[in-house]
Amino acid sequence: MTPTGERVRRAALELFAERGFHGTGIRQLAEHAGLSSATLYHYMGTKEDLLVELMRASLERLVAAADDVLAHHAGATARLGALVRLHVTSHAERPLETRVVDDEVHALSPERRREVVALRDRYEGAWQQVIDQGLATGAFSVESAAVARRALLEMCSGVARWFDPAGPVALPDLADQYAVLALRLLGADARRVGGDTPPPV
Amino acid sequence: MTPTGERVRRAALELFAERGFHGTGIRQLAEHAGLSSATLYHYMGTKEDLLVELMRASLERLVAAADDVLAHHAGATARLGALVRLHVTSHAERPLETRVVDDEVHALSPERRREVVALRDRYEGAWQQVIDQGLATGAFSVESAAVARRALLEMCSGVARWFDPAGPVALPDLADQYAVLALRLLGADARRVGGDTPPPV
Amino acid sequence: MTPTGERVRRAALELFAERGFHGTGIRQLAEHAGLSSATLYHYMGTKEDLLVELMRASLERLVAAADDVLAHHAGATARLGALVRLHVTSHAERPLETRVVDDEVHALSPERRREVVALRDRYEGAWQQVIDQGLATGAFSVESAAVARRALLEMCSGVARWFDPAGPVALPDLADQYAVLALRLLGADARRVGGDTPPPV
Amino acid sequence: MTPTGERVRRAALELFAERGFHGTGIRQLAEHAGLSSATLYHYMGTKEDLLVELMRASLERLVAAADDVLAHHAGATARLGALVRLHVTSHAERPLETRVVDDEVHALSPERRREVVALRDRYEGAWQQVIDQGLATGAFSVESAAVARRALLEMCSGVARWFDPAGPVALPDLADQYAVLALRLLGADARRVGGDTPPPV
DNA sequence: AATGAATGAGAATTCATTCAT
DNA sequence: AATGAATGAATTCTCATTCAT
Repeated sequence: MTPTGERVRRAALELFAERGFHGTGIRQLAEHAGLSSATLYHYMGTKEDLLVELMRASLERLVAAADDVLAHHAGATARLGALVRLHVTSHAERPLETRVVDDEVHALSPERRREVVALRDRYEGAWQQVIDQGLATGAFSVESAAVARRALLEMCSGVARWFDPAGPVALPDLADQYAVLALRLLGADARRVGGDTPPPV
Repeated sequence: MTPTGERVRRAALELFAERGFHGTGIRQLAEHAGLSSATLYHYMGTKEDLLVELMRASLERLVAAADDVLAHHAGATARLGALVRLHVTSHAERPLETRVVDDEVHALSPERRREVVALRDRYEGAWQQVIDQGLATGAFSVESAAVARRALLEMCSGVARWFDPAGPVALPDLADQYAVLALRLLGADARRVGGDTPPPV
Repeated sequence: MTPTGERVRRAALELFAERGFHGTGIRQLAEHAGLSSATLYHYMGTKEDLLVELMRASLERLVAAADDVLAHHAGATARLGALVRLHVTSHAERPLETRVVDDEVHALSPERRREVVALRDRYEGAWQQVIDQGLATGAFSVESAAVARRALLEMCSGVARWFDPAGPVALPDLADQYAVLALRLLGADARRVGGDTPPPV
Repeated sequence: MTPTGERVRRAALELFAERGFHGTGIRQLAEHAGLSSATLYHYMGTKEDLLVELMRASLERLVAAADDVLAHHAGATARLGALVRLHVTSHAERPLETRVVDDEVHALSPERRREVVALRDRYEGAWQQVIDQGLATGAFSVESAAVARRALLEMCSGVARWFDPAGPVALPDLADQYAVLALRLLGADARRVGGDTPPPV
């Protein structure tokens, strides 16, 4: 990716996140990137192509990281805690791209949407799998795994809307807090975040 | 409100929720309402006026209901459970208007946004107040009340995005499940939803 | 003319004079008259009909007054002075309708324009006739009667653009001043305003 | 200024002068300029911007020329004659732009109007100054300098409405005639156009 | 690599006018 | 006499995109 191409993507990220895809014009994009609108088309396909690229990049990173979590942790509690930390950290550190992914799916044409939703489903599948595992082992206890998954994801994604790195809560702390909240929500013993082994008697 | 005016608002609700404010054109709106685009303007001010009306109506209803909850329940646990049931039920029963309120604030001009955000803040203030109460009485235990409030609201709002009244979970059940999840998240003893009195020894 | 009809014409006069015919909307007209735009059409034909009525009324009054001047004065100097006083007084007392007549002819369709221009030409014909008379008798001396006529009319019409009845100059004084200016311009002896008889030796 | 930009301004001049600002649509403008209405916006800001540009260009030229007159002539009679010739010549040679300046000020928004009126006032200030000078030296004699200034300007501006370069009167002749009329109107000895020195006894 | 020029389609909104009540 | 409802056509202006240079 050329530096200019990177600038274009950065500008798109900022504007799509702030005003939405339909609320952002090509000319605003060009101005924000410091280019003419014609030059913009050297570095992108259509406006929708650009959106898809941003979403795909963000989701692919997330999917890979989730796979990594599964590869490096075994127990449901540890895995879930790691997933929460990953998700919260991602959304706090990259609020622009996560908001675009979370909020602009409706702007995609059906074909493109399918592609993006498939990626998102892969990512959420990891969560589902861990929750199912925890329920099977008795580590978690919730009525509906699907409801819990959705509740957890929405709750953690919200961080992208308000986290302020200059604010009172440091990001690692926040990620830990969310891990505790999540495990409580799942009916897990939050003290046993490190693994699924029983607590000392 | 005339029946035609009602039709206009209904059409706006459906399209704004599905495609977003900027993704919805006046002509689509008119067609969806079964009117010419000129006639539309008999029943609304600007497109933004229409959006604000929808948002205000939804938020005012929610604020009034939250005030009602506070008026009819005393303990933090009971209040929190009632707020969760209110929020979840509202979002499940009126997914269109709640999604518009939750997703389209960014489309408002600064002046209009202030007005809407003030209403939303009033509503969220009720949640904050109840969480603070629970922390003071020892009914809840979380590190940060603000983090918990945000986590809870995001988690409950998500219902508007996926709840299907024809699906496997009945709405009252769902509301109960969410109340349990919420109280767990807050570190409350979820069995004691009815009050803040200590459990039997 | 009904009182309401009069109100409509008054409103049209004020708005056409201030914003011009094309700059005035039917709805503004209705609001200014205190009626609904549909009711307006009870008291008028089309918007252009309304404009033509206003113009015709104004011009017919002026034409009649000019005929009257010719009927009651004989000498070119007396007649010219009287025409100037008539024109200046009309434009100062009825600035709205005179400005509409002077400025909005271009807004008329060709057919309507012919009608209005014919009236205006009749009025200006009186001026032309008097100037010709003065040149024939030697009372006036200008190179071109047509140039003088135009210069005089433009000069006197301007009064409608700035005369303030509450200002420092009283209208009769102003009319006299203009008569003096006009006769000077025509090379007449302005002291002999009362008639064409030679001054006392 | 690009040639196309020049074409746009020319088209605007012709249509604004003929039909007025509000009577001229963007599409008519585009068609008249031989462009699509979207392309038009490559060469202008808003329609009002275009109007202001035309007015400003015209008035700035006139102001500069008036300053030049004052710089090159000393006596009130000579100056006034030169101002009249300048004004008449300008209005005869550039009837479109002068009519737009004279007739469309009312179409400007308050802010833009202030700017244009300030320029116009500067120009008229030159006339006022010369008339005051002539009154002070005794070269002119009128009751009110302000009335005379207005009468003169209106009278001379009218030329833009009827002068025909193919007509019977040549422009230099016309300008001279107007200078004579103007000086007569001011009570000056029109034979002494060249200066303020007394005539030979 | 970069851009000024160009445009058909579409944006939101207002237009003058009609008509049933 | 009065008006709310209705609309096709028009308004000004912006859209995303292409292309010759």
